Amino acid sequence: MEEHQAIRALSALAHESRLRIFRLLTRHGTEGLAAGKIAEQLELPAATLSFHIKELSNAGLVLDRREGRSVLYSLNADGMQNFLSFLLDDCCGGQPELCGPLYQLKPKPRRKRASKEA
Amino acid sequence: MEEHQAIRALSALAHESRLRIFRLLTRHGTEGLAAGKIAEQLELPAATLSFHIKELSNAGLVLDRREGRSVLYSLNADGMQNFLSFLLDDCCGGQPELCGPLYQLKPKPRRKRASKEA
DNA sequence: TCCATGTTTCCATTATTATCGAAATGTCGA
DNA sequence: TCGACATTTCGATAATAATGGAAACATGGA
Repeated sequence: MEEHQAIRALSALAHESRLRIFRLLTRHGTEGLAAGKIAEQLELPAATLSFHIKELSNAGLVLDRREGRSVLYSLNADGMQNFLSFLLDDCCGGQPELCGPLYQLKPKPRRKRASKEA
Repeated sequence: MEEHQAIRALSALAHESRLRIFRLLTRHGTEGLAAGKIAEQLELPAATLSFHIKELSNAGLVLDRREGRSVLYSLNADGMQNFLSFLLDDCCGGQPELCGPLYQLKPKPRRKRASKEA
């Protein structure tokens, strides 16, 4: 994951509504949750929800799929791992003591996919 | 770490210059680096550097100390750990598979300090 | 085809954040 | 105390992000 994409992910999560969306999706696995349900639970107007979830989507943190009239959103495990790896590489690579108990797991090198990178 | 503080940390890192400051500090341990040196290395005007580094400081991610005429900045290990814990709690707590190899380390509960929480 | 339902796009408005020169503040040495 | 140096604050301006109603688009059922 390159810097630019990491910044998108950080920005995406750096907003109250979006962090809530993220946390909500965290509890709904690969099945995910319909846009309408998310909007309902978080009491957001449809247009606002749509705007924010697109932000998360562009950042590579959520996936969407249509199912009937609904669009279901779920977390993107690959995206999350890339993002977390990026952060941890910096912290634990440069100053392992920053990561405390997270230290042990950092030997894993950042993986590179064939071409999919946007 | 509560949501509000986590959002500050995410916002703080979600900016090209600030992410670079962070990464630079990562390579300078507890000794840290003077404001002027950071500005020089990143080619930022002093006022701009000062603005951004305050953002990181408010987010609890960096520490500052004066030494002679200089102000030295370094990463705040406590702040980083709280921040990373917050993120990992959500991901690995809700959907462990998101964290992949990071999974193992999550049994650790979020620690709570006596009163320092802002 | 027509309608109800679910979602997204458009777009105007408002709010927040970034930029950086100039002035102010703090520190040291002479 | 003065002057050089290091950094921060001020303040005006520019750039970017958020909000949400209304209109457009997509889907499925009758």
